[in-house]
This record gives sequence, C-alpha cells and structure tokens, in this order.
Amino acid sequence: MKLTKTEEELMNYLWKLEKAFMKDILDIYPEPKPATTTIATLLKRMADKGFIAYKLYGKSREYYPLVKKKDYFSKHVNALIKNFFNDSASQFASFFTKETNLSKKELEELKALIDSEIKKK
Amino acid sequence: MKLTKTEEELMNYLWKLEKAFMKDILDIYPEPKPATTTIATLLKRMADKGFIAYKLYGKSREYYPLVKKKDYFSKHVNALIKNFFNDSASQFASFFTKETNLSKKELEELKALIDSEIKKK
DNA sequence: TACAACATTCTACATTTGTAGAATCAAATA
DNA sequence: TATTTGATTCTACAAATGTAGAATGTTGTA
Repeated sequence: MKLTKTEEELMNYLWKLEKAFMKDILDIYPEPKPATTTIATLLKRMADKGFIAYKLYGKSREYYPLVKKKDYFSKHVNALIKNFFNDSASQFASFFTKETNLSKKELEELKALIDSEIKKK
Repeated sequence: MKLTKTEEELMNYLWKLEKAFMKDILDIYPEPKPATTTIATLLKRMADKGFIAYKLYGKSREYYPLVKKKDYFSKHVNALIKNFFNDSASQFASFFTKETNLSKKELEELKALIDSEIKKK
C-alpha cells in the first residue's frame, strides 16, 4: 500500500519528530496550516493503512511511524526504477548521475562512497 | 502538472513507441488489456495536460509524447529528493547507493561514469 | 466549578482517478 | 453498397483524495 501526497507530507513530519502529539504536528506545519480535523482525518487513514500508530498517555495520543523512512523510500524508488527503467537500477543510476546536478565535490564524495561499497562485495 | 499512475504507464508505452496509433497502443498493452475507451479517455486527459499530442493522417491519429522521458523523469526525481532528502541530491545519492542492490560490476560501471562526469566539471 | 482550548469522531462534499458502456462516425471489406 | 471493424466522444459511476464543519468529549485554567 502507498501513502498519498498529503499523507506523505505528514509522514515526513512524523519521521522528523519521531513521535508527536497533535499539537506538535500542528506546530510543525507551515502557514497556512490545515484544519485540525484535516490532520486528524489523515492520521486516521494512515493508521488504517498501517503506517503509523499511537501510544495513549491518559487520554492524549502520541503518534509515531510504524515504517522506517528508509524502507518506505526504497520501496518507492524501486517502483520508480521498475516503472521507468525496465527494472534496471544501473540504468537508473547512470541516468541519475547525468541528470541531477551534483557538484564536483558531491560527485567525488559519491565516488568514494561507491568505492567503499565495492570493497564490501 | 503530473501524470497519474495509469497515465504514466501509457506514457511509457508512448515513449517506447515514439509514436503510435490506437492500434499500436492496444497491441503493446499486456493481457488483460483495458478497453479501448479507457485508453481513449487517458489519451484525452494526457493531451489536455499537455503531455502528448497527435498528428492527423486523414482521419486517424498518431499520438506522440510532447515531453521527453528524461525531462519528465528528472522533474520527478527532483520532487522525490526534495520530499525525502531535504533537497539534498548527494544525500539521496548516498542513500541510493547503499539501498539499491547493484552488483559489483554495476558499481564499477557507475564509478567509471561518475569519473567521467567529474572530468567534465 | 464554569469556561476556554484541544482533540477526536462523524459526516459531508468537491475533485480526481480508473474504468468502461452507448452512440456515433469513419474506414475497410465482402 | 451493406456490413463489419475500429476509433472517438459522451456520459457515467465507484473509489480515492483533499479538506473541513458540527458535535462531542476532555482538560487545563480563571
């Protein structure tokens, strides 16, 4: 299952906050903030989909993510790759390197990173 | 503007075919093929959004993409990066290298590629 | 304790998306 | 030319999405 755009946005805040009460969520939203009920609806839908849960402290809820950003995201990217690059990650990687505008420094860093990944294999 | 999932799928076929009559599109869809009218609806919506157009040959239309896959895709990835990696492409790159399972060979290739990109800078 | 501030649930509704039937029009063919 | 085949438009509709008011319950506070 997947989150919708707005749900994703909210999810991102939860990942950032790690755990949050309604108040914290409202705080972190930029102006113009959505109505509390809107957020509540989203939270409920996300809970139904199994992406978040909450702990009860007395009567107030502290919401938290059930999926790790990494995991959610890699599934995401994989779908993207499958969709656009005939399931070839390397094709995607090459595209990515050419098309995103990484600075020389960033490219050097990436190269070093890849090197260390290669050594692990 | 953005394409929806099904529109994206169709768009991919158009990119692959470069140009196509309704028949070609129907042919390339795997079983179970959608109804012709379904495809027609999608084509119209995509044309409205400005992603495709068509040439008339007598009375029949040959559809073709107005946006390049590269362009569409890089906008896409950039949105993704903005969304999940606080707008840092390098953060994304590092994530990507670690999380997608490229083989040693693919990593080597990628490294070479990056090297050539570095030289261009 | 009475009121104000908050949070949650219910209900609602406009838009967008996925899907396709019916009607129509054009083209190929018997 | 009459019929079959194919494409396009119109219309429709269910499900998903974005958004939030009204009602209700809870809690902190004057």
